[in-house]
Amino acid sequence: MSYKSTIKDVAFDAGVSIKTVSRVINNEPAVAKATKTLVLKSIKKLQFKPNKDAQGLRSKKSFLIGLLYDNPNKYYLSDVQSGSLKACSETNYNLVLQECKNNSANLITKVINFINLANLNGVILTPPLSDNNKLIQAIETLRIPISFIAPPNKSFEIWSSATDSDAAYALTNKIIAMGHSNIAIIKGHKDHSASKLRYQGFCKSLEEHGIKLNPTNELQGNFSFESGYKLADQVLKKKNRPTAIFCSNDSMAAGVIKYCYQKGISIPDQLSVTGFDDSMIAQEIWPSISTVRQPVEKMAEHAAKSLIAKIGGDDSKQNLTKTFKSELILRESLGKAPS
Amino acid sequence: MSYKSTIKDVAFDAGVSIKTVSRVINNEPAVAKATKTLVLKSIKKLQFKPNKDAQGLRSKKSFLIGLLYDNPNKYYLSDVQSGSLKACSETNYNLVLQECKNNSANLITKVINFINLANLNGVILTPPLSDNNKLIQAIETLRIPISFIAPPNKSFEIWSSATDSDAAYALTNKIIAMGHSNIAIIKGHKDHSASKLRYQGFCKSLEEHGIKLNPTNELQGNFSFESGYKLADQVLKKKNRPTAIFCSNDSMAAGVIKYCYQKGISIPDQLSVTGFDDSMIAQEIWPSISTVRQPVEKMAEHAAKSLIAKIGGDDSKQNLTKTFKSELILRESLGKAPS
DNA sequence: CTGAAAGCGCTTACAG
DNA sequence: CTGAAAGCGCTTACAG
Repeated sequence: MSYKSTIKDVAFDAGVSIKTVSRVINNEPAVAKATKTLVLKSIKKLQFKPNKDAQGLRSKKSFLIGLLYDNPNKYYLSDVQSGSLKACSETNYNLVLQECKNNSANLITKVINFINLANLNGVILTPPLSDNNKLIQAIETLRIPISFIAPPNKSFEIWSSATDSDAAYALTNKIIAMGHSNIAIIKGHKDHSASKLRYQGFCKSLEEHGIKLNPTNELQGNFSFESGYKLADQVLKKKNRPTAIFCSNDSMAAGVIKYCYQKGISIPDQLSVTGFDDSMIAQEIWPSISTVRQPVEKMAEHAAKSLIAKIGGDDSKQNLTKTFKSELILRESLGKAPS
Repeated sequence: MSYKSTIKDVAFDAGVSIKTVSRVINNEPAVAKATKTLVLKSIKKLQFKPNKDAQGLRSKKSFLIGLLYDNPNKYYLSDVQSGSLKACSETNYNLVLQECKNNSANLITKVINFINLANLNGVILTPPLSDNNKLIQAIETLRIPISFIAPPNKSFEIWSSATDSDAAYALTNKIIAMGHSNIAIIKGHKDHSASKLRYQGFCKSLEEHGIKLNPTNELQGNFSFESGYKLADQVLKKKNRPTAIFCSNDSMAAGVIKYCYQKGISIPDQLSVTGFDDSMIAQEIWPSISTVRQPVEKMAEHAAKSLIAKIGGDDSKQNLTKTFKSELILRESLGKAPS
């Protein structure tokens, strides 16, 4: 590897002290303009990059933020990552990953150890970890900022949120507009706050249209393909079976679709199905799934950016909380109610 | 945050010098057993974790390895990550991610800058980056080890490889055993060496069975759903259309399946389709796709483990190269040839 | 088998 | 607006 220049080299080249170079690196105000220009020139000339370990050792900062997740959906994760990475690449910070099992007994120990060992300066929490109060409290004792990818919560300082309830409401309105009134819902995993919000939006739409939700049309899924398949079997065997099923994510919708193929139920002619998340399968399956797309990558970018701003103490220009609008994606799986 | 103990605290508690503690931390051999026990006890008692920045600053190591990828497939990426993370979590190392565009003009500059800035001690390269010779050469000038997730290559010291050719061969044998002889292939993205290997395995099987590949049955895809759909249109419109299509990945197989639905071609009765990768869609689509599963997570774990061993100079006990067997997954999309 | 000293490349705390 | 000194928590290089 080519020789790496240090702060000393720059100081010598610019004819100033290392402290002045340090001031320039850290954008401290008390530097004469001419001096700054001089130093900047030397930095460029010598291709100087501050050594992070040295900076970290002295200043107690690691310039590392953690992304904690319980692999909810690989597409979701990938988008969260891309967004976080994008925010990091504009700064000095790096992203470190940790997969966690939300329900494992040693979750908290493991997370705390990880944060301490890697000396993380802040963490991003994704669902369902962002709904796990015990975990949150444990991390808070470490006195590092937490950025939540989660519904708005006024007891949190930093969050990036989607509009799950509103989107579910809008999608359900669409279903009803197609003439459906006997509508079932397959709810999402109980540990995810998004499940509840999607359910609420769904119910709100029904209520406003004067449609009563039949209790046998309310099904508890867990976001898995298998749960969608199994619950389809349960609800479609009923005498007065629904003409539309609102699935709380795309995998469960895919499960319903598979069941229908096997039983010869034609989609959307005999049954309409909707999903949520706009994961890849929603596009690649046939019939393609009507669903909701959330700007996950943008949300994650905001989450990382806010976290870094907070760590740097420079959070004046950055809104630490933001809600991101969702988009309805209408595809083949939603059609008119059979007459 | 609770007080963090340092090497000094441990030394004082154990009644030895900090150098001896350092020896214990780093598993250096020249320590008396009794001393070691004593120190280990103090370490545990004080919950001492060595400060990485200090270690890094002095030893010039960052304990950071990079995972470079050109988001080929989100599922693939997620598995690679999980495996790498697993290997890291057993060590002092952390994983840092970087998404790269294999075809972007400034790829090399970007990667080199990233490695230097983050002070990475080694990198893992995934396809198609692991097939990009210019990039590889540029990284080599940095004198850090590279771990390849790629086909065996004797000019590389560290690699983790799948058996793309063998698996494609076995899958094609299976197709032929079902009575097919008019078989088309949709090839993968040209920049991926796996595409060529899968094609080779396919051809080898055909040859051994005395089947000649009709040139119009050889189609150039790019791993995308859209390319599968488009090429299905091209090849299935032919007069003497194939009874089976070997798709070089699952997304392209999904594209073929969608086309068939729309044209009323029944799978597998009128057409058999196979995929590659066993991505989630292979399971969740209907008909589910016969495909090849590669132990991507295990491969990535090996890749990271080998890289870390190499960095630590302790690569004696670790095989730096390994080939991982694939598994045939037979599902609904492959059936007997129509008579 | 063990330790005292020096120093990695920065930032902190202080002085002027 | 600028700098000299000290020190972060380790490992290196050396000595015994």
